[in-house]
Amino acid sequence: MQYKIPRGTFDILPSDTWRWQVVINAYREVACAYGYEEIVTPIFEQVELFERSSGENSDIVQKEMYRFQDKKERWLALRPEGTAPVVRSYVENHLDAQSRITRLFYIGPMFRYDRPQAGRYRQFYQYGAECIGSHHPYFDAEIIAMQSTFLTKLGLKDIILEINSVGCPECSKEYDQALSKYFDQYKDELCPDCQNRLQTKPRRLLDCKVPHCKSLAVKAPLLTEYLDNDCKEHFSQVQNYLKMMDISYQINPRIVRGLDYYTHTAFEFLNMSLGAQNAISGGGRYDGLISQVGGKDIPAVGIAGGFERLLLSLDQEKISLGERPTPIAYLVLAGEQAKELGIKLLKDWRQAGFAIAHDPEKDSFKAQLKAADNSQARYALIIGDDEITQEIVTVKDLRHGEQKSCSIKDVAYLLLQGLE
RNA sequence: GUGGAUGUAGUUCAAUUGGCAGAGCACCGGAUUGUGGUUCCGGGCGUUGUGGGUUCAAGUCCCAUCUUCCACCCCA
Repeated sequence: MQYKIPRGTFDILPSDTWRWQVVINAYREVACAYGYEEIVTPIFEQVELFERSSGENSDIVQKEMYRFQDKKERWLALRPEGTAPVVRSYVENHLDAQSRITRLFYIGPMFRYDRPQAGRYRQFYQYGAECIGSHHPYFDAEIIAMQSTFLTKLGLKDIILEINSVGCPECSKEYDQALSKYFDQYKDELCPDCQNRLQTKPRRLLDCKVPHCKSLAVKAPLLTEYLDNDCKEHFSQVQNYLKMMDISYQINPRIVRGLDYYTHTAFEFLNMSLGAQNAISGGGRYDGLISQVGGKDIPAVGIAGGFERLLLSLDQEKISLGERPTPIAYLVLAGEQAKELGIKLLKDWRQAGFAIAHDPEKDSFKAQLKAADNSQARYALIIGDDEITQEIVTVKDLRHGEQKSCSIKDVAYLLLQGLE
């Protein structure tokens, strides 16, 4: 029986893991610079947490969540997103009592049952950040700035930032009614999907891709016209801060968030060269969420992004992340005595932190050097009868071929300094 | 969930109207038993994704199924 990886999942192989490390480390660094600290939460949570936060009618909850019952028949779900668990932990551990503003970030796998496609998987890896504790527009801008710094640091250029305000629940409600009213007059012209959306989420009509729906959407009322004064003021303040930070953006009144908990600012970072799955990160403010899941009435703003699409973008823009790490040296052993001493030295060197490759199954000198070449090691450390009698090691630079004798205790020094 | 493509050696790809399943790269071994990268020589019985069917004969035709990809949908 040949076992196969489950649909929509993928292995990250050694040829690629280092690239993931680079990107993940870069994110940790940027988050740290902005004062965010890492939080790790479980991969599964109570189903209700997601139902309550994302919204019972959201697609995520309705059809994409992996649910299961444990032996005590508790309903659990593999987390489909990261914000709800972080907020749950924040409330449960009373993090609000420790400081007024709590800055958190996370990295880890998320799960959604969806039809796989490039840049879309059933188990995918997300990073995200949440700034909890203030309604101040500065924090909206800060979290956007952090993402911008991250993408810039990786070297991505083909990125667009789109922002919008989805208002507070009050103006939001008013707007939805206006929108329904507008589209209702064209009810029969809408595509089946949109007829559905008209009932459940009128805002989704705004980004339908069917040409006729699109043309109807052009004249639809915009949320910006329905924002109350506070919401308008907040949105313009966010923009001011973005300008102060020299971050360019476009306002896209059609940005809609898929999850119910968003209020005020909503934004997306897009890479236009990516095809349909082109949103590499997105987020927004969620002032009502914390109280919704049982905490105090504390405002917050957050962002989440996917590593798969990020790596696709890097490929697309041909941005190198460096090179796959290779051993610094390969140990070549000839003769019984050398083998005995060599194995001991190998362990010592490795213990000292040097990445040294060796293969005891390669017998001939030639095969060992060939393996050394193949391993991409910088040096070959050669020990044979000659070296044993003189108590030395021959160090050969595999790039140029020059070699040098050196006493056993100086090998480590030579590996650090080079042959010169 | 909907529509359309795809699947042959580790990998990239070949295989005329159905007629013995092949090549480049990679990999392994060798070319006077302590010197690799170049060169030369040698090395592949692969459940042609899987299961059925048609046929004397199926990688090739038919059906089913799975995977991946593209778009929709959704989302980060």
